[in-house]
Amino acid sequence: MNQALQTLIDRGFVKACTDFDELSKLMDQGPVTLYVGVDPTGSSLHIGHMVPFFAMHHLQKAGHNLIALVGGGTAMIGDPSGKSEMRRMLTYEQIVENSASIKDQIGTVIDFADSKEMGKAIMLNNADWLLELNYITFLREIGRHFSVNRMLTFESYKQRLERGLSFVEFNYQLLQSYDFHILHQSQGCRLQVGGDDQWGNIVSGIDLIRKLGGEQCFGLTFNLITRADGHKMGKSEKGAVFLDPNLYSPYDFYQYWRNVNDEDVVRFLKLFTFLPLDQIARYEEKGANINEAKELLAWEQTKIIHGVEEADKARSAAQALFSGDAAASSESREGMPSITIERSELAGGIGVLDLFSRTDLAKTNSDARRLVAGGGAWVGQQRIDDPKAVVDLSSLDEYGEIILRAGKKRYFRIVVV
RNA sequence: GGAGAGGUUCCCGAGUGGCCAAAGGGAGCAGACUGUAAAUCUGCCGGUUAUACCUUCGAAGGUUCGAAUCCUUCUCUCUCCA
Repeated sequence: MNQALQTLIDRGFVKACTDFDELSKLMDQGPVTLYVGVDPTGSSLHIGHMVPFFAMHHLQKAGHNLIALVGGGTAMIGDPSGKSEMRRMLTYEQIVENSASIKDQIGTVIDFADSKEMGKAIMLNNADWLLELNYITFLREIGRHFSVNRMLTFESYKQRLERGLSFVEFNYQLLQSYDFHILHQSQGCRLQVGGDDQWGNIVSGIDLIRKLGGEQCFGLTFNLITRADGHKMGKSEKGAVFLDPNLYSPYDFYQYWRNVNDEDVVRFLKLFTFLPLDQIARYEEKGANINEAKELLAWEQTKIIHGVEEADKARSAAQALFSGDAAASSESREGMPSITIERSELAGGIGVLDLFSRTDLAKTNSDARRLVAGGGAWVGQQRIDDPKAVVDLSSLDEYGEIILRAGKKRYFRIVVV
C-alpha cells in the first residue's frame, strides 16, 4: 500500500475507496492531484468541516497536490446529501466573502504557499464555470450521461424522497460530477476526497469522466466523525465549534477538546493532530493517563487552529482555574473570555443578575436568576445565593478584576477600566 | 387542478373553550457523585423592575366574560388522485 494512503488508513480517516490497489499504484508513481469540495455557506468553518483537510495535510506532506474547491456555484443551489432540509440559498457576494475567510482557516492545516518539499495547494471556485453554463448545452453534453433510475437508488436521494426533494437539489449530483470533470481536464485531477456522505456524488463524477473519455479517476471518502455520546462532531452546548476566534473563543475551543469523552481521545489525537502514531499509542495502553492525553489533544488542536500563543494562554488559564487557584498569574487570565466595565459603574454597584447576564454565563436576567437559585453562581471565591446581591468595588480581587463562575467549568473575567 | 391530513415553546410530541407558559421525552443549565470523563440521581428549563405582570401555540381577522383550542380568509408542508 502506498505510504501516504496507509497513513490515512492508520490514522482512522478512511471509510471507503473506489479502488485501493489502483489508487495506491497511481500514488506510488508520483504526485497525484486531488480535490475536495468546500461548502461556503457560512463565514466560518467548524471543526467538523476540518476532517478532510487534516487528511489532506498528510497527503500534501507526501507530495501530492491539493485543490480546495469552493462551491460558489453549487452553494447557490443546495446539496441534499444527508440533509433533511434544503439549504438556504446565498447571494454570490456572500459566497465570495465567505470563501476568503474559509481559505484562511483551511490554511491552518494545509499550506497554500508554494513550498518545495510539499505538494501544491490551490483554491478554486466552481462559480467560474458553473455560472456561465448553458442549460441546453449542459443537458446535451452532461445530462444525457445520467440515469434517473440509477440516481434514485442512491441513499442520499432515497432519504430525501421520503421528505421531499426539489428538482433544483436533484441536480446537485450532476453539477458536482461536472466539477470533477472540469478539474480533471484543466488540472489533471485524478482523485476526489470527501466525507462519506459524498460517496454517491464522487462515484457519479468518476463515471461521468469515464463516459466522456477521460482517465480512470478515484474516490476516497473519510469517516464521518462521531462522538461517543452520539452528538455530532463540532456541536457543543454553545452551538457549532467555529474556528473563527470571534465566534468561539480560543479558551472555549481548548475546553471543548479538553472535555471530550474518554473513548474519543485517542481517536481524535490521530485525526486532529499531527503527532506521530507511536507517540499517540502510549495513551492506548490501559492505565494511561487519560487526562494528560486530553490536555495534549486540546493544546495541539488549539495550536494548530489558533497558534502556539493562544494555545499556551488557554492551557495556563485552564490549569490555573481548575487547580482551584482562580487568582493565578495574570497571563493565565488572558486566555479567559472577558468583558470590560467602567470603574465608575462598578463603584455604584451592579446587581449580580445584571452582571451575569452581561457575560456569556447567562443569556438573560431570568437565566442568571436560575443560576443563582441553583447554587451555581460564583463571584470570585464566593457563592452567590441571593439574587438581589450587589457587586461593587469591594469584590475586586488582587488583580483589580472579578472572576465570575457558573458551575464548575465556566469562567468569565470582568476587567475594570 | 381535485381530495384529505397537518403546522404547538431548541427538537420530537400531547393538548380540541377556562384548572395552559401549555403533559411526556430529548437536548441544555445547575446541584450531588467524579477525573474539567462517562453513567446515575435531584432541581431548573419564554421574558420581566418577579408570589404579580407581559409575550408565545403558522399569519391576519372574528365569535366569546374567556381561545393553542370555535369560525373566516391567507400561507406553508405532507399524503392520495390527475
